[in-house]
Amino acid sequence: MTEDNHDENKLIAQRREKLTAIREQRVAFPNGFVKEHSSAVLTQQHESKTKEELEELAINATLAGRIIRMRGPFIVIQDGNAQMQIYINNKSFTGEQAEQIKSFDLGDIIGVHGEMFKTGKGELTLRAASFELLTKSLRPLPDKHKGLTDTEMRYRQRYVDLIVNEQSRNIFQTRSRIMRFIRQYFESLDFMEVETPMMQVIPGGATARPFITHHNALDQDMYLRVAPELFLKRLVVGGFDRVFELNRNFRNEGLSTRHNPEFTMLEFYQAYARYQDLMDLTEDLFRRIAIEVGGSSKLSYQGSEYDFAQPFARLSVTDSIKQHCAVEDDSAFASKESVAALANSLDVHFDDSWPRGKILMEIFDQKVEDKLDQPTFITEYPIEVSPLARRNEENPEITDRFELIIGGRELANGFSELNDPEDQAERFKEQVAQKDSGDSEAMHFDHDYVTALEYGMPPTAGEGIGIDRLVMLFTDSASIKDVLLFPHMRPQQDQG
RNA sequence: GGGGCGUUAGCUCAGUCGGUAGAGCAGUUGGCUUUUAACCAAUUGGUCGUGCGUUCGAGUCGCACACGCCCCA
Repeated sequence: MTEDNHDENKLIAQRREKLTAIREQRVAFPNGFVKEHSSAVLTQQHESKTKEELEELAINATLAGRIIRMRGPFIVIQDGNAQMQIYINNKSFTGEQAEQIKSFDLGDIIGVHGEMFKTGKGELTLRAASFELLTKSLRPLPDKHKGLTDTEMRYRQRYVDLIVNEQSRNIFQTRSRIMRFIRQYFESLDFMEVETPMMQVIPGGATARPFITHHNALDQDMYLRVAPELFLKRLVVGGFDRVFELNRNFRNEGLSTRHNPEFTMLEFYQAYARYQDLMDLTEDLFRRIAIEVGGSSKLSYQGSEYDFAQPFARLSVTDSIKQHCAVEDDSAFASKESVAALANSLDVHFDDSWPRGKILMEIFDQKVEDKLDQPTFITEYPIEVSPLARRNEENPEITDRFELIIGGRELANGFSELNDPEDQAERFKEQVAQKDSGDSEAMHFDHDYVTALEYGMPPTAGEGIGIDRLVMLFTDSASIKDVLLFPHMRPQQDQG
C-alpha cells in the first residue's frame, strides 16, 4: 500500500487528477482507434512535395503516437522511429475539446485525423481535424533535449530509455536485423534451426559454472544450460547434418562490460566439414553482417577500424605468445615445467594443480588476448582445455580448434568435433578429475552423450558465436548492457 | 575480491572556505497562435542515496552500508 506512492510527486499527482477528470467524462483508455498511416511513410511520400502541391492534393491521414514536443499550437508525435508534427490549435476547437488540448502532457499518446500541409517554414505537418487521447501518461518524461543519460536508469527503465533515446532504439533495431540476417544466412546454407533443452540434468558443452534450479514434481535438481553443444551434436548423430540454435545460455559468473549471466549464443554444426571450413564461413558471415548493418565491409569500433573484406589473421596459440611476450623459441612450451616458468616470468598467476595446457591458456588470456585488435583466428588450442574438440592428427597435445578474437575479445569458438567415443569418454574422465580437485567449471561425465557417439557421429565441425559481443561490435557499444534490452541489475534498495 | 569516481527538484546539472538549496528543461497560471531546443510574464517543486559520527552548525568533513560506472585481479 505505502509502496504505491513511494515515488509519487506533484507532477504525477497533477496527471492523476487529469486522468480522474477524463474517467468522469469518457472511457479513459479507449482501444478502438484505427491507425491508418505512419509518420515514416507519410514523410517519405510527401516530404518532397511543395506547399502548393500538398494543398491541391488534400491528402488525409490518420496517425497515432506519443507526444514528445509541444510548441504552442504544434505538437510533435513520435510514431515508431519517426516523428510527425501536428497542428492542433486549441483556438480552432471549442468546449471540452479545447480543454483537452490544453491538458495534453508530454508522453500522452494521441490519435489524430486531418490533412497534410506544409507550414510557412516548410515542415510537413498534419492539421488536426479531429483527435482523441488514447493513453494518458502519468509520469513525466526525461529532459526533452538531453534525454535520459543516467546509465543506471537507462538499464532499469529501458522503456523510458527507448522512448527518449533514438540511439538506444537504433541499437536494438540493429540487433534484430543481425538476428534475422543470421537466420537467413544459415537457412540459405541448408542449416536447420532447432531448439534443445535449456534445463538440463547434466550441464555440458562448456567449462563454466551453471545455475542450479529444482524441479518439484520430479524432485530433481536441474541446471540451466551453459551451452547447447552436446544436444546439437546428438542431432548430428541423428542425421540432421546441418543444425543451428540461436538462443540463451546461462553461466553463473560475475558481471562485467562483456559478461551477463544470461547471454545469447549462436551454435551451429556442419557434418563433413572441418574447422578450417568454419573459419572461412565465419569470415564470410562477419563480412556480410557488416554490409547488412552498415552498408560496408568496414566498421569502426571504440576508435579501432576494421575491414572485414580482408582475410582474418590465423595464428597458433604458441605463435601468438611468441609474438606478444618476447618468447624466442618453442622450447618454452615443451613441458608443464617450462610453461610454468614462462608464466612466472610473465607474472601470470596459476595453480600448480593445473595441467600444462591450462597454464598456457592463462598466459594467452592475460598477456595476449586483449592485444589482438584486428580480427585473428587463434588455433592449436591445448587438448586439456578443449575436452570436446578433435585431437590433431600430427600433434596429440593440441586440438583442431580456433577462437576468433576481435578488439581483444573472444567472439567465436569452433572446432572439428571429437567423434571418437572412447577418446571422449577419457576426456570426460579428466574433466571429472578436475571437478573433484575443486574446479567448479569442469564438466560432468555425460554417459548418454558418449552412447550417442558410439552410434557414430560423422566427421563434423561446430562453432559458437557470442551474439551479444557481436552486436556490441556492430553497434559500437562499449558495454554488453547497451545491447541487452533488460540487462541484469542488482535490485534497488527499498526505502521503508 | 581490490582500487578510483559518482548518487542534489520529474530530467540534465551547478553548489566556493562547513553558515537557512540554485539554474535550464518539464510542470502550473495567463498571454501569443504557421512554431522549430517556439516565444513573453508570473509561479510551484528538495528526507541533498541510507545510517552513524565530528561540529554551535554538514549537500560540503570522517566512517559504514546500498546502488551504478570505470580500472585491476
